[in-house]
Amino acid sequence: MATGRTHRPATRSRGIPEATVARLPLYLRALTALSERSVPTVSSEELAAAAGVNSAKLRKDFSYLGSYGTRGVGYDVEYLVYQISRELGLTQDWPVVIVGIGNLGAALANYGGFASRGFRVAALIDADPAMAGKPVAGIPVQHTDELEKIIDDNGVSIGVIATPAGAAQQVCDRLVAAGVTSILNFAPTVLSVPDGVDVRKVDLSIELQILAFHEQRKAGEEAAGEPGAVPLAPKESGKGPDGDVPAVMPA
Amino acid sequence: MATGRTHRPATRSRGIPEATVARLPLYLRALTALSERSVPTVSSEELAAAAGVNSAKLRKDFSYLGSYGTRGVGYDVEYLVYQISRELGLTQDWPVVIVGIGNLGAALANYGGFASRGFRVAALIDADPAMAGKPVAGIPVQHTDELEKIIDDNGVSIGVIATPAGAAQQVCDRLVAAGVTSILNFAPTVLSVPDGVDVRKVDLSIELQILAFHEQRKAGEEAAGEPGAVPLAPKESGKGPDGDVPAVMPA
DNA sequence: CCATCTTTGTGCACGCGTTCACAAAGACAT
DNA sequence: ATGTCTTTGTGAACGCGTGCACAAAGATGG
Repeated sequence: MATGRTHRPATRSRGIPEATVARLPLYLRALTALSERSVPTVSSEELAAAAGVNSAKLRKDFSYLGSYGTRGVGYDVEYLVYQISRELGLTQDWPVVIVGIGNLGAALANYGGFASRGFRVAALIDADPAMAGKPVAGIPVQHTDELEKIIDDNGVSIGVIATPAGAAQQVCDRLVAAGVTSILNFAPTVLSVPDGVDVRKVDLSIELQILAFHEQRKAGEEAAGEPGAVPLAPKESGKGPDGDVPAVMPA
Repeated sequence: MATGRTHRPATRSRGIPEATVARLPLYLRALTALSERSVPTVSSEELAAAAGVNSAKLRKDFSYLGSYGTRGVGYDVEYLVYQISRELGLTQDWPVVIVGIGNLGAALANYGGFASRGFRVAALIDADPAMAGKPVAGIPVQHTDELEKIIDDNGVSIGVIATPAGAAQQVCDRLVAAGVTSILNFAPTVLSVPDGVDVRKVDLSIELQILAFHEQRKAGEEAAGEPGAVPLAPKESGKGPDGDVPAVMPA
């Protein structure tokens, strides 16, 4: 079992709180939409509504970046787009590799949201020799054997894992060994990585389970789960719907 | 523009903190794996390691569910699997519809993690008439016109939106009107929904942007973004890598 | 039945994130 | 210039989540 660092102290990078960083892409998206409509300025109130957050939170978030607004007027859309892009590092080009070109991998390869924000799919990699050479989203799939070379040649530092759970850790290890320092993991596994490597995990099943939890709550305790299963079953009570919290987390 | 409730007070459902709910699926996965290996009991330490969390946190999380452990021994795997499943509402069957059968929708339809946890893909829906009848993952795609009927006939309360951004709000409105009260949104849009409807958002592009932020940080301020773009540029300083926080959020 | 050893369950303190509420800053009209 | 009006930027309070550290609970062996 490959044991390694997994937790993260959630150290604040620079002065920008992590929670803020996680919202910046949200603001950026809203701002980009405004920019395309040639809207010159927005108030924190308007932008907050568009991004689906509280305006006070938005202002505080922006305050971490600097004083980019004009009192009595609002924020200059173009300027803010640039500032946030720069802060997020989107003014540069990020070559990305996607490993595991199954349904999900193919979907990711075809996903338009990447290219539009400075991400470039440098290569698609799959362990199935039959896939090799076959173009997906206009990019020929390469075999896993080439992984290290691809990473090296393209200076890839961000890898996306869309393999089955069983292969994920192994792929992860190879990516890291080859120099990748950021991983977006779609496989339902906890990845162990050395310090200095960031892992973000997206788990579809988990998201649904969280929804199910709230759904069950909303349905009330009418039929409170089918009985006659396991004995013992202390505690049971209360109610009250709603509530939400993320399920995508570090490491 | 369909305006509606978007925020959520993050009210604590019952006594279980949202952060805990978000981790339960994680524990469940680890426990299921142990169960398959016929491991009878686990200590909080072992399970925490398997789930990638702190053992104290895990114990506190479980304490919200009840006192299901035995001091000096640990937790009974089977029993805990059942308790968590029940708490998450996975002991019942959740019919789910997926709207938008593009690459991503197809990937979701094929995703095995659903069926294994009480979720059943009741129908696949797409706006393209050419898709109608075509089987994806063994399920024939149905046209959007049938949406309301499908929701109603199958008693669907959870919907997955995998359409392009432009269609998302419209689809969302129809799902909600038809009776869906939980939505998993993959479209890069902020959805407006009435009170009582839960929305969880998964945004691939956002995840990558957050990684890019940290990556940029790790790369140091060597080449601190290409200059010569926008004027003005107050503040600039510090450094320090690492840090992580989720980007999947309510509404 | 008692001693010892393991592991849970939790009281407590700390820090991050959110929100309120308002003073400061600037635009704009007169 | 001066006053009014709008909107930002932030100080401060609060609440949630995390992690420490330990007492209580039970298993196990003699």
